[in-house]
Order: sequence, then C-alpha cells, then structure tokens
Amino acid sequence: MMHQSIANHIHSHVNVTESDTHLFTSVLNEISVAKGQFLLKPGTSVKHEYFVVKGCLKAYYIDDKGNRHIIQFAVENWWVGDFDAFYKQVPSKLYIEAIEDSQLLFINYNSLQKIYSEAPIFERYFRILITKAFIAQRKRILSTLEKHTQERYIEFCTSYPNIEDRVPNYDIANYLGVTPENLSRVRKQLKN
Amino acid sequence: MMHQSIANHIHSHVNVTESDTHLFTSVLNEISVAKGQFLLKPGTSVKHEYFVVKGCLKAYYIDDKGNRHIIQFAVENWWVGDFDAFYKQVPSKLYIEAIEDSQLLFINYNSLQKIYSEAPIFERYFRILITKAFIAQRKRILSTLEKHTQERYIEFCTSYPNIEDRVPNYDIANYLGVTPENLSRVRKQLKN
DNA sequence: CTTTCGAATTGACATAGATCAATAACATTG
DNA sequence: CAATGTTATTGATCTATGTCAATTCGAAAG
Repeated sequence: MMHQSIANHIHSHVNVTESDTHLFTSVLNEISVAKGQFLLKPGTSVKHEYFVVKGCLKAYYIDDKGNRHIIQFAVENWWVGDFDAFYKQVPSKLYIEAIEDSQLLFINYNSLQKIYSEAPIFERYFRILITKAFIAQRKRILSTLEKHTQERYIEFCTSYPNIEDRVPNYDIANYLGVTPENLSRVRKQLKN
Repeated sequence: MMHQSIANHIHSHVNVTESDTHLFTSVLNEISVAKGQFLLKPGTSVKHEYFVVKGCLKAYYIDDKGNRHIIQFAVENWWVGDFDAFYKQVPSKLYIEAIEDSQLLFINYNSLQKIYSEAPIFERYFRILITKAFIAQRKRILSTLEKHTQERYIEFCTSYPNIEDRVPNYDIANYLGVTPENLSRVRKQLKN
C-alpha cells in the first residue's frame, strides 16, 4: 500500500505514535505521472510537496540565458518539490518532470502547517530532512570546488546508486554542470 | 546586552513567549575571539553552535589535495558552526577563524536537544533557519553553474553587503572558487 | 619617514572544459 | 526489419581560468 512507504520513512527518522502517522497519512493524496509528463511547471503556485513512492524524476529550471540546469534527481523515498517557492509561497521557477512512470504522494501547504501545530514531531521530521539535504547539497558545492569532472562523475554514481541506468547521460552531465561531450570523454577514460 | 541580539533574531523568525526566549537565552554562553584566532579546528568534537553578536568569521576546510576552501563567512546575526558534525555528533572537519575581533554566543548540543523537547517552537526556529540556509546555498550552486566569475563576484558583493571591506580579496576569491589572480583581473575589468 | 611583509596586480604560458560539426549507436514506431 | 528520431561519441578548435614568476601596492611597526 502506498502509505506504507512514507510511514516507513517517517519512522526511520523520528519517534512517532501510530496516531501521529495516521494524522499525517490522512492528509496525503496520490498522483501518478507518466514518463515525460510534468508534476510542476514555472509560474504555478506551489501548493504541494511530493514524496516519491515509485519512479524517477528530475527538477530543473531554465536560466536567463536559456540554459537548463538540473537541481535534483528524485527516486524512491525522496521528497521533491520547489522547496523555495513552497516555503515562501511564491510562484515556482522549476520544472519537475518524470524520467520514468512515477507514483507519488503529496501534501498540501495548509495541511502541513496544520500538522506542524497539531503534531510538532513533524517539525522535527522536516527539520532533520532538510538538515540532511543541506549537508548533501554542501557536499555538492565542495565537490565542484575540489574536483574535476572525472572524480565528480564517480562520486555521483556512488551517491545515486544505479542511476546511470535510469537517467540519460546528458542529464547527468547537466547535473554535474558539464557538457555531454565532456562527460562522454571522461567516461571513455574511465573504461581504459 | 548580548542576549538582546539573539532574542531579536528569534522574534523575527517565530512567535515565542517571553518564557520561551528566557529558557533559550538561559543556556547560552558568551565567548570572544580575537582576529586570527580559532573558534574551531578539525578533529575537535563539536559541542556547540555559535551566534555572531559582533564581528566577522570564516569557516573553511582543507581538502585531500591540501587546498583550502571557504564554506561560509559569518557576520552579525548569523549562526556559524560545523553543522554537519554538530548534527551527526562526529569530529569536525572545519576551521572557524575570526577575521575580526568577534563576540559570540553559543549553545551546547545537549542543551539544544533539551530545548527542542521543552519548547518545540525552537524546532521550528531552526527548521526555518536551515530552510533559508538551504535555499541560499542552492543559489550558490546554481550561480556556479550559470555564471562566470565576473557576475558571481557582483552577486557576492550584493548578497554580503560591504563585506569587500571586511574580508581580504584572496578569501573572496577562495569562496567563489577562483584564484586571486583571476578575481583581480575580473575586478580590473569592472573598473573600466 | 623609512622599512618590512603580506596582499594585490600584472604578464606569459598551460590546460580543462566549451563549442561546433560530423558521425555512430540505440531505441522507438510503423 | 526498415525508417526515423534521439542519444552518445569523436574530432578540431576556442576560451575562461589556472599556474608560476615577477612586480607593485599598502598598511603596520619601528
């Protein structure tokens, strides 16, 4: 059942009672997105945050110069959304697109605020999640500063295991901030 | 009085009662650090997070290749520390060094856990702070992907106002992930 | 007002990665 | 299994930034 995977995720991060978990799952809704379809597009107001039950998605935006930049890949048991826009309740700047057929759960902004008040343990749950995301993101910055493409590609493959098979190379190149050509050359070197 | 600045900071982020604020400030301690002195060095276990009342500091680490990387500058009303190590309660990897004579407040790990239990509003306070830090950090990643040194330098100067006068250029170059020589050339271009 | 020493600048050259263009490998669809 | 479109690779250049070495600037100390 779909709620099981989010329940497990919550349990693995905080101590919650059955009724807390039930309160949380009771406000969730389900959505399916086919490969190539969008969960979110720029300009939309961001009413939800999404939890991936099954599938794979990418979050990206287009900058002033028209270049696309992938911010995040999301696979099973990840939360995904336009965090910034959701938090500030302003229109989104992101595209979130399914790379595979995906099933997600989502929570509404107002529901979440209500849950924070009724069950503050969920403040902790999201505080912990965002702390981890913050740390992971910092690693990504540092990796860019410290290392060349080759090392970063290896790092990427180990930190998103098996994702090379689920995501096209040009998306990985984009995430790493290099051209597909360069990534291709780097991968060739690795084979030798 | 030193507690006033942290009290203001808390009030500007969450609705707290007087007694909540008092509970929080009652566990804080004060510390002064002279220019060039260290608040934290690698290998230390991270027992505290610091709030800057006055002054300016930098947080950096040395990578495997011996290169230094500045992660954060901290000025008045910023929290600073080795977030990662504090959260996981493992030894620090960072240096935190005062760029100016600085006055700080700090909170102990166990005190903070206790406060989270007694006054969950502080879960929210820190959840909000880390959310903002997360968003700011994401901007930094994106900026690296999107822009060349010149634009990023300008962005840096606007987002850390007046810091050019407080921090040496080689530290700014380091933060931006470029060489001092390159930053120097970029600044020369900007003058013309 | 000089001396000193770290910081900033400048010049000459090296290089990782970008760009552009062509081709090859793969996958999807009729 | 052909046909078509998408993704990956390869080659030939170009460019932003790095590296190394020399010089100048500027602030602190005598």
